[in-house]
Amino acid sequence: MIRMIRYDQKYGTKKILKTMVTKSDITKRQEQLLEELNKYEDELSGQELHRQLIESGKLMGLSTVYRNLQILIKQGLIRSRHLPTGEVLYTPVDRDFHHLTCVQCGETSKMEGCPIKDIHTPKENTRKFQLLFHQLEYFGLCQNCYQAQN
Amino acid sequence: MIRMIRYDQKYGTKKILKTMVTKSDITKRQEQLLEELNKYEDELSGQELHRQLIESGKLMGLSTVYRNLQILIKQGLIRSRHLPTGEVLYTPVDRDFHHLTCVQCGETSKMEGCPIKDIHTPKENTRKFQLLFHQLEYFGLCQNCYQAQN
DNA sequence: CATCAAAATGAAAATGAAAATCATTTCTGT
DNA sequence: ACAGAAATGATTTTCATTTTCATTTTGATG
Repeated sequence: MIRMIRYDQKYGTKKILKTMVTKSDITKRQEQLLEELNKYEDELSGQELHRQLIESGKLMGLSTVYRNLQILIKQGLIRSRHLPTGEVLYTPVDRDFHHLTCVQCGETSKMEGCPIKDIHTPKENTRKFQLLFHQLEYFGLCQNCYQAQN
Repeated sequence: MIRMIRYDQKYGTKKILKTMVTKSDITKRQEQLLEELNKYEDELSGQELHRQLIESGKLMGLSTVYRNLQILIKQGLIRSRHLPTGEVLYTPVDRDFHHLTCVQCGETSKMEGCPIKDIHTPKENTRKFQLLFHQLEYFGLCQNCYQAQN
């Protein structure tokens, strides 16, 4: 569609202004955030991301970082997960890995690939749900902690 | 094994004191927490749990609630998950359900059963990892939010 | 039963990431 | 250039969770 759209990100509403050239739904800030996240192999927390952006010369306030991370999640471009400590880490959605997390020491190790890639959400649910991404996490004891406990 | 063990929960170390009758690894407080969590079909946050315990006449300080929730997780008896808001919810591990969470409004709906029940952790990983539980979460847009956006 | 040390508790204070506020700046279309 | 809308960011606020530490409880031993 070739339309001029005003997109109210706060409320998620759209208003068609004119039929013209399509504009990307992504703003400059959001592009910078994505770009920065893509630079690192690991996930970044909001705070880390903010720090890195500044070091890269992309000046941006902390509130802007958090605000736009939320928008990117809602657009299905990034995903987040919580460490046992409560920290939230962000990654581009297209990265295909999940985690093993030790409930004792909190250490997280990456698992390449996704064991449920081919499994679909139960149909009854998908009918009513526009799937953006999923998250799988295994919790247990890492070797160190398991040994320390016995 | 029939032993008298002193278990330092803080550091996870054990000391054999005497060979006698085995004691359950679970304390009275921990039993109360589990009991209370089992009373509700839904998951509870730390705060909610604390409130409910008091209403049930099981007086307990907030710090004790949090402390023992952590211990129960480490013992593999309960599991926790984070809502997009950051709240942490706790459930007994044996409950077999996962979630669909809307990234727009944050609403969470339960999915009975687990799509990955029969899939195992990749062998390379399990070798070094004592699996306690896993968590699977789908994120996307619920019907309401999906419609509101279009 | 008395004693002693280790562990557990809870009231209160501290923490810190994320959210909210709001004055200011930037955009967009006319 | 102008006007209204949206976005920004410095700052403040929030609030669940953690930490601290003095007190209580527990459990083994003589």
